[in-house]
Amino acid sequence: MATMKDIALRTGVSVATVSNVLNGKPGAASDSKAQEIFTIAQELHYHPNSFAKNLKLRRSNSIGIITEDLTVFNTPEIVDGIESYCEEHGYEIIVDNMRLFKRYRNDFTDTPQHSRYFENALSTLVSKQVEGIVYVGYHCREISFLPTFGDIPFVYAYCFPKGGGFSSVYPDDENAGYHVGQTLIRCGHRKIGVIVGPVTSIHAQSRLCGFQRALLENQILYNPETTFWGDWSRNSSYEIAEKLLSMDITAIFAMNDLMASGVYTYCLEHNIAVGRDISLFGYDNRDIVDLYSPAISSVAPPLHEIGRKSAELVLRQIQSNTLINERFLLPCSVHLRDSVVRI
Amino acid sequence: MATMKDIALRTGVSVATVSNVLNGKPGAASDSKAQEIFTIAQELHYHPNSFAKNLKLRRSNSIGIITEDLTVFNTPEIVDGIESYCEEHGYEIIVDNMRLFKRYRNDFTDTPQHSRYFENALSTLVSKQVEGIVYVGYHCREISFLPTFGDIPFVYAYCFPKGGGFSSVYPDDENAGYHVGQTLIRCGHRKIGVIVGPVTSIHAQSRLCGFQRALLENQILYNPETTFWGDWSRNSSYEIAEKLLSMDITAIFAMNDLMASGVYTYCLEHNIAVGRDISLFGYDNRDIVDLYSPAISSVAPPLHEIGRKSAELVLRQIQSNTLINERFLLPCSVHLRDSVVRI
DNA sequence: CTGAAAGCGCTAACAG
DNA sequence: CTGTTAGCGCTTTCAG
Repeated sequence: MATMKDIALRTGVSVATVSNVLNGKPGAASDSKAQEIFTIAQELHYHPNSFAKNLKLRRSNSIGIITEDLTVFNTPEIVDGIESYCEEHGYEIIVDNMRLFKRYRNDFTDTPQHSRYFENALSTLVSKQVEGIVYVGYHCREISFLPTFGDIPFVYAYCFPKGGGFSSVYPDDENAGYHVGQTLIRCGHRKIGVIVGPVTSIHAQSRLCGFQRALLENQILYNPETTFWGDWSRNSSYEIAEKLLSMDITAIFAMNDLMASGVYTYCLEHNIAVGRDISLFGYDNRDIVDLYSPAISSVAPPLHEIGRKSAELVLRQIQSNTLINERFLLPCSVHLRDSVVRI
Repeated sequence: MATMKDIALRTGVSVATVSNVLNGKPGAASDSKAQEIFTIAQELHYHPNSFAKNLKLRRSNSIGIITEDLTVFNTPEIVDGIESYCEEHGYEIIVDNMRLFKRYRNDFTDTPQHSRYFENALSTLVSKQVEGIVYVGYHCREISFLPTFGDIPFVYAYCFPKGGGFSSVYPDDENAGYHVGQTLIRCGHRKIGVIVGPVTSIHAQSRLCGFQRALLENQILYNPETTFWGDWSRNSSYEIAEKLLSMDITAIFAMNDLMASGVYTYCLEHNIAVGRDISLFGYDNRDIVDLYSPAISSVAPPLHEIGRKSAELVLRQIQSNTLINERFLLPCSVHLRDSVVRI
């Protein structure tokens, strides 16, 4: 690796001059000398040593991202959002992927045993002198992994911290549930079956809550009998579909696309036309919504925006040199497709 | 940020001793002194400054990853593979995501204009003193982004370099196509419709080639009339399905799952039972294969393994201090599901 | 067992 | 316009 010293030697100037020229300081050297320095730098494939530079400057111009698992569908999009915001603001990102899902599948309730991955990630990033950190969860839940020292901006994306001592950014599930309710009601539906997620899920609870609010506002009584608790899986909703479709309902709101697809499959197998005999809403707006015809209506969580907002929060804390502790609920977008009919 | 100097001051020893103790050098200090040093380090939330450390040691123990786009479905899994291998071998990874797909959608033929993202990524990583680099493409094609200096191990994952001057690792499409052919033939199929990708795709060409080989080996004549060139999209295959299904065939091999789903949709709408009236094979083994009932048979490219192999290649080059230039074709796995019937 | 000293590659005064 | 100097935080002889 060529260094400034090499360039200085070759051009007969001091490292200081090389540094000044390469960093574009005006009037650091005569035009011809400057030109020569650039040429030699090129020739030698000079690349500044970021370790030396950052050490000297005592700042990294970077923020860290701790992901629970990069291979879970929501995570790359959130990271992308963080990245796009940082790029616009001259910051770099350093990703530390804990690979929790890969290692433990869904079984990683935040036990001390698992938390060493968090501690490692945190140490690594702090050692790399990141000026702030975004923690990207793979689903909305309370995270007990907390930074062990309080002096670095820390933001939770798509999840929230236990105790609430830090900022967090996540989708506004309640309002999304409300909008799904409103949309279905506006299409004339009054008797709507619901396939919720597990009772333990705040996601699911919030969506249900918003959905009930929409019913109430329209003087429609919520019917617990047509509400079933699934486990996010296709299988669970397939079974529930059988029960629901024997009841007196005109629409089904399944709280993720996977469960919506389970309903869809049931309908296909029983000659029930989705988008005619029954209306269907999913959630997450994953690529699978387009795989059926008619396509499944769904709710898109603002993943990219969650990333951007988290980054904004971190950078704001860095720039203002104050810690912020707020929760941000970002609006989801409702995508109405032909799986829903007006009746 | 606390430094070793702070710890030295507080414990009344020199930085050298602190360094030795913290790095576990045997006999660097008396037990009691060492204990004290650890305690104070803890108290001060000491984290080694990686810039200083790496600068001094003149190595980073890390490899870089340049991704074309982290949000494209194959990429996180490949990155995960690289990461898992590196973790096992004490190396860190630094990801630089060019966000090409985000910026340009599919329109990023490697023009000079786009190549500045590559140059940037390369510079950034080299500045960060990575000891090797993996380039992760988002689909198999010839990449004209080449490192501008030849002294760093560079491996192309899920793509291959123009001119072939560097190692690459990608799925063995030809053999996968062959196995799909074999599998269908073994199930008694003789007249098999094919929905290829675009003629320009090496992916598609290789798969077709392997498929034809399987036919030949079984003395079955390949029928170009039942072969159609799609564009990877659902729409294209939906239209092709109409033509194919009016022909005398018993099975369809669509060269990605998306196109298989287009066929599936056509079948559903026309009361043709997949897995009974017609057999169906897809490719990629994405999560969508399970969304239909019966599920779509498909071919899984070895994404994780491609990542691991690429990492292995880079680390081997680093350790041996020699550049390797080989191509590795990794076997895909064929997943036979109920979309295929034995006839 | 402990410390002094040198230096990794770079930047930022400051002096000439 | 150009160079000298000091020092960022750390590791590593080498000497005591």
